[in-house]
Amino acid sequence: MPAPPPVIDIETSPDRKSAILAAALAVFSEKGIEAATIEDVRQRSQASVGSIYHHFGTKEGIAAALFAHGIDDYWARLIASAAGKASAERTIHGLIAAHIGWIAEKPDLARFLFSRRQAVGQAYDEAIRQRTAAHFKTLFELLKPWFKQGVLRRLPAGLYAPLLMGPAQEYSRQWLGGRIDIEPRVAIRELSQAAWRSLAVDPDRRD
Amino acid sequence: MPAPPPVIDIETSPDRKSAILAAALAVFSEKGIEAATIEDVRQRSQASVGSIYHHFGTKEGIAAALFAHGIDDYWARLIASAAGKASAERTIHGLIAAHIGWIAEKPDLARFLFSRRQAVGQAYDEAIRQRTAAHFKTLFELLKPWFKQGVLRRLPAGLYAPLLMGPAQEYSRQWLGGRIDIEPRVAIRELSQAAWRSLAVDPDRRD
Amino acid sequence: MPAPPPVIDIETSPDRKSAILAAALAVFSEKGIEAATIEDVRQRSQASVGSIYHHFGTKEGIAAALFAHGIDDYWARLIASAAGKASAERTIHGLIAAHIGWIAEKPDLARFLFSRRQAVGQAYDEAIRQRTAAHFKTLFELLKPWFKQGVLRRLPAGLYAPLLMGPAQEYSRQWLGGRIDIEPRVAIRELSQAAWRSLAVDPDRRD
Amino acid sequence: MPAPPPVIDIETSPDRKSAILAAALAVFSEKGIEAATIEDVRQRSQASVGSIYHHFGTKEGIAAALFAHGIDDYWARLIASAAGKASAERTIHGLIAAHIGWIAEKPDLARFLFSRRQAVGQAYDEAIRQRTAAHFKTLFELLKPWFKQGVLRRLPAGLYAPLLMGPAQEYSRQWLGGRIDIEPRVAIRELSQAAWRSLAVDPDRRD
DNA sequence: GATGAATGAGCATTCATTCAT
DNA sequence: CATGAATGAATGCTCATTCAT
Repeated sequence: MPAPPPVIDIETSPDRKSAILAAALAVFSEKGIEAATIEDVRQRSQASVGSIYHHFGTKEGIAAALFAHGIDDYWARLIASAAGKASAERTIHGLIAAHIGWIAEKPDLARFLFSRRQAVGQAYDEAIRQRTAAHFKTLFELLKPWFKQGVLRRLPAGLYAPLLMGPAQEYSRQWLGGRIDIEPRVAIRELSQAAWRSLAVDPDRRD
Repeated sequence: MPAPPPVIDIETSPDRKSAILAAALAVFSEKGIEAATIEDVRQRSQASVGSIYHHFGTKEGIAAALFAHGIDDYWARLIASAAGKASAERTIHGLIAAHIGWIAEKPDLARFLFSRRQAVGQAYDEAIRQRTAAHFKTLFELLKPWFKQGVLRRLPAGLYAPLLMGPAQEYSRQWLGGRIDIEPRVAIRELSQAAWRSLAVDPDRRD
Repeated sequence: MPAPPPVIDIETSPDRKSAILAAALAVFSEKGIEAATIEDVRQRSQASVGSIYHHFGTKEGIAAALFAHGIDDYWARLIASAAGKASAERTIHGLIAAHIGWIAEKPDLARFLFSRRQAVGQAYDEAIRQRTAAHFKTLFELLKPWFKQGVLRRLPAGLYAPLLMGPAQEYSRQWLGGRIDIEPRVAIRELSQAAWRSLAVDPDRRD
Repeated sequence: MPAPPPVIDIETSPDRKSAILAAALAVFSEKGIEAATIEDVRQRSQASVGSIYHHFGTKEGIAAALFAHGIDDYWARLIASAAGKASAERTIHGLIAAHIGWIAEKPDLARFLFSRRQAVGQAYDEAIRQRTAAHFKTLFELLKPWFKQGVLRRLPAGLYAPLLMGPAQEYSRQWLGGRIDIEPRVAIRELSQAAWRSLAVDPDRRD
């Protein structure tokens, strides 16, 4: 007769830490970091205050952990979708689709990530900026060939991000705030076409 | 014998109220609405707590006053710059220029306006949304002729704002946060060209 | 007909601030600064937390205010009792009497003053040390003539305080802690005689 | 065949307990008992929280153990130095020398011992008092002969401790706090002479 | 004996807001 | 209108202690 399967305490074991993170994400997304209280997180996560502080040290610490995870997750998606495309147009389309798709899939994380950074604490700010810069550079490398081939326009470097992602970003903010009713699927189509038109040297040539 | 001219208390009167608003704007812009305290405003404005409450009732009240003023000021500029242009391209250029120009001129107000609305209080939120919508509609009327003439592309209505202003908005956020070093003048040129390309039916035709 | 005497609001007016100080003194003396809570002070003083913080800023701030007052009060008494005595012996007697007398009269303040300074906060520490040093110097000036006349022994400067006040201090600590039952009056007599014997060049010569 | 020698885990065993005590002493001496945290002790001792509690039960328990050890060590030194001296003067000198010498040798323990007892917990207080009283009585027995012989003055019993040890105690407090720069060696000489003068019936007679 | 995650009561402090003068 | 003392609910965080492994 086989031993009974070990009783798994689904309440506590499988990661207090991530339960806290999940709860914090929900709460932060709902009310904003500053307005969210540790008590909110505690109730939602079923953890004790002490436990929360044991793992994260500060409210800011929770936010920072969430931020790091969110940034990496978001950029991994962006970069994956841009890599290995056969044409510049498809690459651009992939980026817009990845951005909007990611936001639609993980609205809480998106809301948290794209709201205020001020509240995460300036200490973490620099780290975040560097992380973002590194990710952006990786992405930029993927686009480089198309610049060299004269398919994409040359612009002051700092303007690529606004041009490429600005519309999608603006759409996303409105969509996350419930202030727009256009479906992600539609937005992706239109916005990536527009991005292509504004970035391509010759938008009508498709190779 | 004529009544003596009213004694004007140059110290307090000439504008306690606007002194408070100015102080609040500075503080809100620096630390965000939530993190800013009435005490901060008091120190900067040289007014007393009581006086602040006399004029604005609540912290939210100050923010709301500032918001209303900011929105109207911003949109007035946008609409003025869009009105009476001879061509669609110039209209679009005017809008981008107005947006970026305004932000460069009033960075504090811009920072305040374009950060979180969450914190102003949901009560005011609806009012703000309606105000914005009304302004936007006015602007849209100005563009209508170009749509009818087939100069500008037809898109789902909700996407015009992201397409038109998204890049400028994204640029502005970065510029306000000191995360980009491209000059407003340059940004205006490039971004308005890009906006034109993405919105015009035939970007190369200029009339 | 004389104006009616102003109504004195004995509850609030006559000095919230000193009510708080008095309460804090009692509480600090009873449980020590660290163990005492703001809540204790609040209950005893009938003030609100906010009011306490409005006046003192920090728990440490209350302790510092109390400390400054205590030190000055104590030293004023010491110096007054040492001034203008006709002989060295009487001067010394006056000092011991003043020390023990003060402690017997204001045991709470004494307990507070002579317990731990660590807890007042290192920021204030230096200020306290300087204040004490200044007072001590004043006192020392009063004793100078007797040194010059060869009535009092010459010793390394730092040892006068221990020799003069050490026994009284030790007695006081025990008395304040309820660990000794000898009356202040008796202690003063014996300890000042002993101090005289240990400091006088010729204890039997009285002039 | 003899049992193999027990494996001694030189890392942990040989004295977790005393490592904890040593760490606690350092920490208590530095910040005071109340301000010191178990976490401080844990870091310094390289032990785990659980281990600390396993050995001492409570924070108070650590303090009590340290206290008991300190008191016994201190008094053993005092009594050893007072025993078997040939004259009253030498006995008194021995006591002062022992007190100051001990403090100079074990400043941490001294700081801990002579600071606040309040914080050790009233439960232990009585025990400590009794222990001290017993030690003091032992010491007193050693001095008795000199009282009977009329070499030392008769005083109210409670005043012997202040007179004998008060100056040394005061000196010690200042020395431990870094507030005096006179060397222990010098202090011993001067303070024991003074003690002799204040306690001897005829200070000039030396036998 | 050792470990460290978990607990939760307790605390100092902040801050929007009120109100008597 | 102005002033600033007073209020007290709310919050982030600490820390001694417990306990399953």
